[in-house]
Amino acid sequence: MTSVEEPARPGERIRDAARTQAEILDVATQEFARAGYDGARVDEIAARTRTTKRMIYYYFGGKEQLFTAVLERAYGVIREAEQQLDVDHLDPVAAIRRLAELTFDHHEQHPDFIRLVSIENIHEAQHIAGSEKLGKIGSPALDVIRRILASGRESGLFTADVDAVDLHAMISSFCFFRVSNRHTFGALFGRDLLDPAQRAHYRAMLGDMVIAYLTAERTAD
Amino acid sequence: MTSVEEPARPGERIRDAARTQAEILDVATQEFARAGYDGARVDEIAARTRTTKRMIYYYFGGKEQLFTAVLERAYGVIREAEQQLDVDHLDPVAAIRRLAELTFDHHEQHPDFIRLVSIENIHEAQHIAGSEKLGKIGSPALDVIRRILASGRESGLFTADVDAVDLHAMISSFCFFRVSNRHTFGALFGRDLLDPAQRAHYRAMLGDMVIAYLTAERTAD
DNA sequence: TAGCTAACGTACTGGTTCGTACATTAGTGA
DNA sequence: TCACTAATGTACGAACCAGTACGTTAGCTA
Repeated sequence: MTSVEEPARPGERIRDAARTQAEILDVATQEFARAGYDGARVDEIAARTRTTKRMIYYYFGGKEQLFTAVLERAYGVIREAEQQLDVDHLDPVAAIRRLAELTFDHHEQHPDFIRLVSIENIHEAQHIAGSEKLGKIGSPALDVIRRILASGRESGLFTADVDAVDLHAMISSFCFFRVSNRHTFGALFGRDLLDPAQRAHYRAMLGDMVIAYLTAERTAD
Repeated sequence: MTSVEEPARPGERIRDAARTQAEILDVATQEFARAGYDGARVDEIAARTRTTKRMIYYYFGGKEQLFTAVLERAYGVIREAEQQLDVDHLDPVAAIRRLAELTFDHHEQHPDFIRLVSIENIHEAQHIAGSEKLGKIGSPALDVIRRILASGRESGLFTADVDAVDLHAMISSFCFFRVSNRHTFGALFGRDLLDPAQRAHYRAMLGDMVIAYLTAERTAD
């Protein structure tokens, strides 16, 4: 998620609008993910940037719009990752398992994104609703799921009546919960869902669950 | 979750410590669930109570402790509901399905609780960690799952190596996600996971998924 | 019924925090 | 090279908000 790594080399030009904006977004992402929308401090974001608070308002207008911009970029990263999905060469069962594993990996690798989405849900997705970009972002993963499901149905491997959005919800719920509820789950049940030693176990469990669901004979709906 | 409904009948006695505390907890639950920890306003909680802000500090000490008290009571409600679980008379498959459905129903009926848990996760479960009550609350549901799994294993219906906590995580993740991520999911995919018309569909889907997982032949671990 | 204490109310404060008015400089195009 | 604008910095204000000092009263008990 980090877009700015270059140290400010002294001789270099000082004014760089694009870099300043990217740096603000980087720090804002961390700060909002850390503390939530209301817990985040604009002054804190500014302090951890090479620029000042004035620039945040200059480029983004305000805290609310900054949070929306953070969300837009975070969802953009997801969409890009999903566009890299390439499972069409696999048979349907392997393809679905692979897709589930990539979702699993991606959620694990982007805990800040998970936190931002949780925070946005607390605010009833009002920033997404107010964003032009996010309204029509779509989901490449959904198209992939549709293709796999269709081919799995054709070959008679999968149950016929499974919907792509539903399957996406099923996969996401497990991957999301594992990260989002890590702390309360760990405190209450004494088990760290992100324990590296358990990672392969949960990754296989997710795949097994999805495949079992898709290949089981269904009772009457 | 609401403990106080009686309108303040004018002739009645004015001082009632227990009622005042319960009323503060009721309103605080709503306010914290509405706006998150940092978004919640102590003044707002006081205003929507028949008492004043002074009483919040008198009884609870501060905003942080009030939130902890809210969490303690909310988890207490869950625990009580779980203690009512009675599925031992069912065969293992029906029992697991019933347990999943009851979890599904309970999550749907307590969106405020889901929001509080999401909020607590943003704060890395620090209030649970600091609470004597919540540390050792346990989970009656886990014992039920353990019993069902054991009997299902004995009769050869279930896969042998499934852990109770893992199964609880699987069921909870779907039920929790459906409520916690309703807004972002709806905004991005145009589907309301809480649409009453879809309720039976998702309820059955959860049961089918869990049963399929438990009764499928497992690939090598 | 006197007095004692738990329960409650009012009014305020000190620090915090979003946002902005005003000043300044870098870089660019004529 | 000169002026113009995008980009940046400083200092401040006004509102908000958690928490408290101080005062009051209800209801119980001796």
